[in-house]
Amino acid sequence: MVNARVTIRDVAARAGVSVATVSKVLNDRYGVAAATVDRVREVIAELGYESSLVARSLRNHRTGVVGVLVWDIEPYSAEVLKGVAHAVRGTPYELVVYAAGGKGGERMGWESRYLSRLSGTLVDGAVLVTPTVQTAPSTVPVIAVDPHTGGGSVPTVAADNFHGARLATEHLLALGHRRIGFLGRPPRDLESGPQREQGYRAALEAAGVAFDPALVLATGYGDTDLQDTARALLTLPDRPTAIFAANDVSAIATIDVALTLGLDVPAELSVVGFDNVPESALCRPPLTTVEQPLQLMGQRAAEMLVAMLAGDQPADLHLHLPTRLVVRDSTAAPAVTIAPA
Amino acid sequence: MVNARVTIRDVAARAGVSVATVSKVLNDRYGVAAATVDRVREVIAELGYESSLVARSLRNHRTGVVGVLVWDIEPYSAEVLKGVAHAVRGTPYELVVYAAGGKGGERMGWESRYLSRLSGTLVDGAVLVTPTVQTAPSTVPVIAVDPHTGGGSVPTVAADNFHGARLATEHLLALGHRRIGFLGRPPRDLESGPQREQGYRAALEAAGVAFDPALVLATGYGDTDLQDTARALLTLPDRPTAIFAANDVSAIATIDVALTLGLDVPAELSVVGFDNVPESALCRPPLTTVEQPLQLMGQRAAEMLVAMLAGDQPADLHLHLPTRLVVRDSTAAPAVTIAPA
DNA sequence: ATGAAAGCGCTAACAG
DNA sequence: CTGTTAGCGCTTTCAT
Repeated sequence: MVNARVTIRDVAARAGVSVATVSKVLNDRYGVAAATVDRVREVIAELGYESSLVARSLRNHRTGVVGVLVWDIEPYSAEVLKGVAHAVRGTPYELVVYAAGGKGGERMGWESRYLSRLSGTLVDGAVLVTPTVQTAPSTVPVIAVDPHTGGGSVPTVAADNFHGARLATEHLLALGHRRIGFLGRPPRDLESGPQREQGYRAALEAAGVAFDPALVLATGYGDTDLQDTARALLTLPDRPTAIFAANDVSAIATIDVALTLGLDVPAELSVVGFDNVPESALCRPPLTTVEQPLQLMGQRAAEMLVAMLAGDQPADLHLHLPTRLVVRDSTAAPAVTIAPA
Repeated sequence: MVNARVTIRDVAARAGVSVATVSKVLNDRYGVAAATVDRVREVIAELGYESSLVARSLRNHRTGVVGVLVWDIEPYSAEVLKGVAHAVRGTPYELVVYAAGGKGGERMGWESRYLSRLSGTLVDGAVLVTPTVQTAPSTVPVIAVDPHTGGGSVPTVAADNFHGARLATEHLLALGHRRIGFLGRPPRDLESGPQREQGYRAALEAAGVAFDPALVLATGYGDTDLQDTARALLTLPDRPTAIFAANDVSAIATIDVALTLGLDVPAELSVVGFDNVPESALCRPPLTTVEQPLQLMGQRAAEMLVAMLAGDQPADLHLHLPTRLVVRDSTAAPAVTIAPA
């Protein structure tokens, strides 16, 4: 802990001037004699003084810092962070990431509470990377990335879930699959869930394939939940020959279960997952995925934020970024024996 | 921007009490009538008040926040961040990542300046993920991850560069290579550079292979630098049959150049890289790498920091974490025709 | 049980 | 040119 922080007062005392004068030197305000400036600068160097960001923020209501609020730093948010950092790099802003890490209490709305703790005094605006944006309009500009709800009045950036899901389903249809299962997320969860299901249904409809509600199942997040749901789908009397999972983790669980059941992937079952993290590219039977542009989402969000800080209103309040289908070894044409009558 | 921040004074006024009383309620201090507590709580909820982290920090000199200072958020630091976040998750601390993003000025020592700006008032301690730790002893506990210099008195966490390099070189030797080039980094750069070279030399020596200075070249970071250096190595009269690059980017550049020169990898040239980012696992001819435990480094650093905040002195001031050789398709036994006499 | 007042480190009027 | 003064939002004695 050494000796306490060097403050502006220490500098002032040592230089034999008032704190006000030191402050002026610090901020390059004019109205200070050159000789004084020099002396103060010397003392600053000598003492290794640095102004406290916190004290300064408390006074100035601008901070020159953009914030990112994340629930935690894990593969998903880390990708978004990279994009945000990239966008911020070219601006005069600095970046602060605030990770609550579960300390926000479990109840929803932690992000607006935290936002309020930071805004005005630590950050000039913020990117929210947090599922549950239930935001009371904030006192600072805010952009939400991939929010739960449509995000009301808060500008958002998200992946084009509908189109991505459609792409995935079309791919399976093009391979000849007709009974395609949809493994969804818990109801009333992220907005992206229903969007993905709709993309799936739209593709079926466009191809003239009847929608079979029996082939649509939602799963919880627990490991056993995933497994059970996947198993339910695969042990159906007239089981699907392909499964589109709205989530890469469930896609991987599906493959696991399929192998357990003695089904070969992709020979007897094709699987596509909507990806959430780039790591899904590394899983064992390489998984065909719909890639979300995570970094780009962060980047665009930060760009919008910086523009808002400059006074611009974003043209599109809700940006949807294109997704891409990456075909890997978990999909193939269906085995003839399994095709329905 | 809506209406300005709700402050403790707004709450006090609305509840008809003094700010002092509100503060007491906020901090669960005793000495407030139950009825008053309730009323204040109601107003707080009604107004959606949240105390300002900044103002609070300015008063209390503890903040309950650990900081991570990074130069920028890119693949390398992002991995470390994941590890830090993981370690912090189980503690009462919250996490703030501060990314200077080039705004610190180019001169060395930016991190100590920033540290000083934050410490005592925004974070209780910090993990430094920044090459140039040239730290004047800080006023708060600090841990450096993979620092430039040995890190003097600052506790550090780093990969075991020496052993990793030795592993890589031994792998090449075991395949039968005898002329193994070493592609290093700029001199006087990261501490890890020389360590890796020493691991390389140690392996050669242990195998009784003479060290040939002509096979050791350092490169700058520019793209052309990399290419030129790799080419220099590969066009040597008696060229090496294998190259160990102290850095994954140079390893990839080496493969590029080799292909350009019409050399088949790995049939005619084996390449191993010391990895810096997990993405290197994805490059085209899959690269054999020495993996750094980036996440683990972050995790251990955070654990040490939290322990220090609790008053413990770390047992090991300089932690070296084991590295792992991951063999992929860029290495093979040397073609007989190339083996030296 | 409550509030007035001082002060954390800093900046921005305004006087001198 | 320089110093005095008054806060920013909050916590904490110390009176009342």
